[in-house]
Amino acid sequence: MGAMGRLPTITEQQLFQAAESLLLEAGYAGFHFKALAEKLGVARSTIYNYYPKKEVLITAFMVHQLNQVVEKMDAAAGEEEPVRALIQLWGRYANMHQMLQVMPYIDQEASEKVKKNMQKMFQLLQEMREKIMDVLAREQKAGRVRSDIDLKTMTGLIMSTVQIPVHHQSEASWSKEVYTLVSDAIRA
Amino acid sequence: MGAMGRLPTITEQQLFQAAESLLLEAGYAGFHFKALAEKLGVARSTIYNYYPKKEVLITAFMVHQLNQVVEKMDAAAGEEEPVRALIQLWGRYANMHQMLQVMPYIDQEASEKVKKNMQKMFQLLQEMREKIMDVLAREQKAGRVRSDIDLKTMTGLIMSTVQIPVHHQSEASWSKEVYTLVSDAIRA
Amino acid sequence: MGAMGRLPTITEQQLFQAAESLLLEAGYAGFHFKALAEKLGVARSTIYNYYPKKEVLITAFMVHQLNQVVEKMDAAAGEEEPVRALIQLWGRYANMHQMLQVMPYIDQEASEKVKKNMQKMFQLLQEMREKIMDVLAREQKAGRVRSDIDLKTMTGLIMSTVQIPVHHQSEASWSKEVYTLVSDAIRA
Amino acid sequence: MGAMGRLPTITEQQLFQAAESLLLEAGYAGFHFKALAEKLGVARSTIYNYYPKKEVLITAFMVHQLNQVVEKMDAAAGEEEPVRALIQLWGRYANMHQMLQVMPYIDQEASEKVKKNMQKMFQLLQEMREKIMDVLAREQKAGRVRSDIDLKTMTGLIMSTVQIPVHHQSEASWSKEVYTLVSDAIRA
DNA sequence: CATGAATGAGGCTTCATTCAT
DNA sequence: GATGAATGAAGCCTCATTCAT
Repeated sequence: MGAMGRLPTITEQQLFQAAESLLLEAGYAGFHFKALAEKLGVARSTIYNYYPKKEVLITAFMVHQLNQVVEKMDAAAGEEEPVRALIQLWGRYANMHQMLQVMPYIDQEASEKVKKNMQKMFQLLQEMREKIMDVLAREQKAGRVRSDIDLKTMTGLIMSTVQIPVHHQSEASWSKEVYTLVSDAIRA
Repeated sequence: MGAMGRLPTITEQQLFQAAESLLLEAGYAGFHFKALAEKLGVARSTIYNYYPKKEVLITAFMVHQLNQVVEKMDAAAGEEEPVRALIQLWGRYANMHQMLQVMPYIDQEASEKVKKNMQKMFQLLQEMREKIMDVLAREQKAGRVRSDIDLKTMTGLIMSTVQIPVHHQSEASWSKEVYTLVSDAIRA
Repeated sequence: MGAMGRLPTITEQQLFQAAESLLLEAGYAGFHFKALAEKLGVARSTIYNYYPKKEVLITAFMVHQLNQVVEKMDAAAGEEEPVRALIQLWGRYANMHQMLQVMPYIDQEASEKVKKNMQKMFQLLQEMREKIMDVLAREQKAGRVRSDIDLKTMTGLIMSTVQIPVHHQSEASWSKEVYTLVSDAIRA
Repeated sequence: MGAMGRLPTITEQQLFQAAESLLLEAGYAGFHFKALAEKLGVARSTIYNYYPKKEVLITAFMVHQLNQVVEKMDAAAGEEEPVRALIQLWGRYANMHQMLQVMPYIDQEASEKVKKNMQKMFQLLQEMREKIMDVLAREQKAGRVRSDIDLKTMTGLIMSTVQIPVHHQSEASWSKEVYTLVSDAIRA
């Protein structure tokens, strides 16, 4: 009654994909291995063969996501109009920010590995922030960005725009409008 | 016409205050009546005499908070420089936004009361959004706010600034700088 | 907001009446002082001024009920056709039997008083049984009741008829038909 | 195609058996998974792997029991002296009736499954009643059962005899005596 | 490895009962 | 006495995690 062989080896790909959609659907509180296993079509205990602890899985997944974004930021920072490129990037990763919200709820003490992953995450976030700040500093030096406001505040503004809801318009027009606003805000 | 039963040991004030700090410390996942009771120095079951369900308490508390903010927004909207006043308000209620993040995790089906509270919250949030939009529209008509950008996007920008971290500076300088940026962004 | 004086002194009458209806509605499992207090329109704690324990109240009430029935049985036993009279009595006290069902669930150890009440109940039930048996014995001696069957079994039959549902007919026709059956069953 | 996970330590048989004895000992009010688990020598939570709610287990068990009885009734109804056979059946399932007493205390709203099980139970009880009525009707047509009494009342009498206590005698003599009484009651 | 079963820890709730006014 | 508030004990239930196959 039901499948009985055990072919369905799962890949990290599938795991992370399932984790993402579950995290977005249910948030941290609703993120259970039970639901995850169902999404993947495997037994709950199978997941333990890959990740020994819920927190390890979640944080590993987040590190993975952040890594991806940071990589793309490097490309964006090198473009002609880096601020525009960054905001476009934000439009594409709107979910990510939502996911990061769960960070404060994760029990760091769950295991060594968790602690390491969390540190890595903070480091990556810091890196993101710095990349933005670097871009702004560069643009400031070139006279294209104002100097009367703390760089940190402007960085905060840019990072916060990720929160502006996308859904009343297309992603493209969202980033176009938001960029217009931001560039006027920070222009020298 | 005097008191007749035992005198209450905790006030709703205290309850809401404890709820707020717990919610901020621990997030929704870590919000237990157990922890709350400890914070208040009463038995867990005592809280059930006031609120029959965790969700009811949390949502009631949030409605309370939102109500307060909405009230203050009315005053802010009537001031000389309403946008500045609004952003100052944001600075003072930075926590609130963080609290609202937990909304998606609340089980609406927990009870009728919860559903009602949630509806009230959505309504209040909508009201907030509209108050901002009204201010912007008024300023636009007076020629002080640009017309080439969707009002909704600008509203989104203002609401999102609540996310810009306050803690690397004083609240006053935070709101001053943020206001400078925002006003340059939306100026006609 | 709500009555505030404390006039509503309650009588044992009212208490027992409320207890009966609650017991029938909700059974022992659903018999809570909370519900009882609501029925009576007093505070929960008020009941404790009369009965110090749930079990004491329930058992006291049952003793009261049983006493009433036993009294009426004496009258019935003295009538022309005592078996018919008894069965008519049964029809009128159909509820009582339902109430007795809860006896096994009562925690005898709850208090001394409870133990005493329970003993009294058993004694009264025994008395009932004996009264029926006496009647049957008397009738047997008079040649109106068969002697090939153990008196206890016939007594059991009569006591069990209380279970035959009344609601598909009137109480009067119920007792008439049941009496016909019983009298044919036990006739000499 | 062999077993793959751990082998179950308890069978449904054992579960139902334990449930029965607990239900009889403690009644509905005293029926806890805690006590049940102790009886079975497993952890409380283990039972939740089989039945997600107390009410589901109890009702599932009762359906099971009723099914068994109904099946046996078919055999009994086909015998030479069906009424005698039925009453013998009663003797063997004396407990069942006691168990059915708890029905009114079950919270139907506990879950969909509970509701379904309850409906099934009512249906089975109805079926039982009808099988008896059919037998009586058949016997009536054959002139062996009286026609001056409503079939329903006689059916009620037979069903109620289950209440006559067995313990002052052997089961065999119980059913013999009871049958004598009943057959005389209903004889044409 | 994959699985299904078992478990323990921890949070949720509901009363009976006690307190203080 | 009557009350409303506070409490503790007890049962419910849900996972994350571990075990045995």
